[in-house]
Order: sequence, then structure tokens, then C-alpha cells
Amino acid sequence: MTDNFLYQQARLSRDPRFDGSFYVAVKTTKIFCRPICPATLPLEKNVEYFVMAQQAMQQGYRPCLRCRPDSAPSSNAWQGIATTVKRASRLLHDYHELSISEIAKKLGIGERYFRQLFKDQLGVSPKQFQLFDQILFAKHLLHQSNLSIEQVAQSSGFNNARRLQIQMKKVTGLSPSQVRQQQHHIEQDIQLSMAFRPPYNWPHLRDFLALRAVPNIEQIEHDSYARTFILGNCKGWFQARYDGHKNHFKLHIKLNDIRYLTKVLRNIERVLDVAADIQGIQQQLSLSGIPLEQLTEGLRLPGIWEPFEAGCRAILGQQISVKAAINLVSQLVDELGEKTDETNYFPSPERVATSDLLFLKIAASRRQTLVAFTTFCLQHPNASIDDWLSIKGIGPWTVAYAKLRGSSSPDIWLDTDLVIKNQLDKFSINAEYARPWRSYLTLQLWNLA
DNA sequence: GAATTCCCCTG
DNA sequence: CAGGTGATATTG
Repeated sequence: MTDNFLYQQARLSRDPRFDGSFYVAVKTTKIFCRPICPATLPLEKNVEYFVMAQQAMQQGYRPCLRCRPDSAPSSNAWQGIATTVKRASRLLHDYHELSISEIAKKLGIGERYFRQLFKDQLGVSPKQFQLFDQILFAKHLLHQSNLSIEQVAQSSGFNNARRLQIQMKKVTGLSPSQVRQQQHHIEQDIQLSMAFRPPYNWPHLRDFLALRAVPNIEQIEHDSYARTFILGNCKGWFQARYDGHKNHFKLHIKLNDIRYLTKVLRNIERVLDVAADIQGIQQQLSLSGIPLEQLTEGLRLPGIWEPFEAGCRAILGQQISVKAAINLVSQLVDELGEKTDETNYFPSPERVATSDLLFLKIAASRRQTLVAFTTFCLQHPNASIDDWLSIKGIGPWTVAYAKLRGSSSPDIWLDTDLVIKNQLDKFSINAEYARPWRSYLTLQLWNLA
């Protein structure tokens, strides 16, 4: 299989996970693009692939004006709309006293477009976003300072105490003085829909997650998945309700720092794997030799909220059954999870590091691995999952599993997995032909077991 | 919501 | 290169 063939698969799917790894040049127009470019897909006979943008430039190609392949990855131009939304939420947070139209002016875009774009991307209007942020700031002042209510109102961008009172009641149901007295936990309930590209095999994803659900963290119903999460300094909860007719999830999100909304949405997209082009992926999988009638329609990669959690689950799951593993994870959560207001969260590395983990009835060496892993995560917060290989007790299987579930890498082939090995004996499969979607092949084979 | 801009295909 | 098509991003 040639590299070109892999590039072709990747570009046809427009999967963002391949963004930045190569560029597509169109011979007929002498323009080159990123694999995610929204423009009409060029015919294969007209394209040529490059690993670096400069190579394309040298061959006389001009960068596309839509996807800006000439800009540096993760630069402002590269992120396109995302940058505008990011700047917008930053401005809304920094300038509570500015009106929406003044913010739009600062952004250099029309007010109408600002509203539309913001609501479209975040499911919350700029005004709601700003109001909730103001309320949180006011609450902070009420608790942490002895400013008068009038002063708090002024500082948080409300013109007077009356205005603060009205808005605070609207968001929290309480007056400012009540908020000051009680240690009340404020959360905004955000609702929006998140589209996916059909087919989407919801029962499979649901059952997969249900089998591995950690009590008090995750809740699963016949048509919904919910869990608590921590992202940076933000704590929250989300529930995704599947709607197969409208091809979307109905999302409920609660969080205590609205500035994280974008990141939270990105991660939910990943956990539910809504962006994958399943149709194209399945075509690719059929080339590997897996019998077509055995291929389950619409299988997605069930994600874990973040790599650290995936790592803990993987380590505690080494060599034992799923059920036994979840028991251990559950003990870890009960013992060390961060509990606030009846709600439990998966423990951070910091919290795991405070414990000797003796409450886990596992082999000492396994416990050692978990300690070493946690320490590693604390010391190298920006390390990639591949770097975990240097930790004693973490081998290729654990790393691969964590990448598949914790970062939703599309091309992880778990050929060291026992279940997969058994399946390979049953069918004559050449996984090479499933590239770059071998994670999906792994899922398919697990599903058949 | 129409109009414009951009990209790609075909002849 | 001209003329036609689909798909954004953005404005009025």
C-alpha cells in the first residue's frame, strides 16, 4: 500500500485528526489545501501530496484562501473561525461593561454575524455568555470580599445593585445577599445540539460505555450518556441524548467556568466520535478482508474524557476482566475522587499522588506502575502518550489502548490484545489494508468477539 | 435570505 | 480559458 493511498483515504474523510500531517495539491488549479479544506473534493488523478507546505510552494502551488495551508499549524489563521470565537469569549470575559455591538466592533466583524457565529459554535448567545460570566465574578466578589452589594454590582459590570439583583435571581434563583451567605454552587445549564454524520451505531457505543461505566462518574440510559468531568480549572457535567431521526445529540452541559465551553465541546465531540466519516471508513475496512456481512454498521470509537483517566483505566485493566477492572477504577474514584456538592469527579494526578493506594487489592508491582505513571504525569504535564513507554510496567498494549480511547487516534492497531489475536485466527485479515483506520478495525473485531 | 467569494470540473 | 456547480464565510 502506498503512502498516496493513505493520504487519499484521509483527505476523502476530511477527518480533522489528519490535519497538519500532509497537504493536498491540485494540479489543474495549482492550489494546495489542508486535508480538512471544505472545498469540493478534487479527483484523485488531479492531486499530488506533500508532507510540508513549503514543498508545495516550491512546486509552484499557491495556498488555498479557505483553509490557509501556508500558515503555521495552531496559528490564528490556521484555526480560522475558532480564533474569532476564542477572541470573542476572551473579550466578553475581559470587558463585562462593553455591549455586544462594541465587542463585535473590536473583533472587526458585523454584529449580526457575531451573534450567529457565536451561537452556532457554542450554543450560547454572546449576551448569555457574558451575563453568566458576570454573575460568576459577582459571586466570587460576594464571597471573597467585603464590598457592598452596590460596589459588587459596579465591579462586575452591572450598572447598579438593582440590575445585579434581577440578573442574579434569573441565573441562580437567589438574591445577592443570599448568595453571599450561602456557599452556593452556581452552574449554568447550557443546551444545544451536536450533529453527527450518519450512520451512527448508538446501541454499540452505549453498551460499550455502559459495560465500563464508573458509578458516580458516568450515567447511562437507553438513549443517553452522561458524566462528570474536570478540564483545567473547570468542573462540570454533560449529558448527551441520542436522536437518530435528527442525526444529532441533544446536549446538556453544566460547568462552573464558561470560558471552557469551547474546549468542553471539542472534547465531547471526540468522546462521542461525531466527526468521523464512517461510510468511508467502512469501505476501507472491507479491504482488510473482514467479511462484509460481519461488519457492524456505524461503529464509533468510544472515548475516555482525558488521557490520564485512560491511562489509569488501562493500567488497572491489564490482564483482568473488564468487570474486575471497573471495580478497581471505581474504588480509586470513591477513595480519591474530588467530591463537591454530592458530585464526584475522576481524581487528578495530584490527588492520586497523595495516596499509597493500599486500598487497591492488586499486585504490588501493578501498584508501583500506577504510582510511577501518576508521578510521570505530574512531572511531564505536556508529554505525549507515547512517552509513557518509558515507565516501568507500561508496555505497548497499555500505550495503544490509552491512545485509542484517551485521544481517539484513528489508526491504532491493538494486535497485542488477546481478543484481537483470537479474532485474527478466525478470519484472514490483513490489517495493513485498513490503514489509516485501524482503530475502527480493532473496535469491529472486539464487537464480533 | 440574497449576494459574494472560492474552489474544482468539464468542454 | 469560459461557463457551471457546490460549499463556506461574511455582509447588509
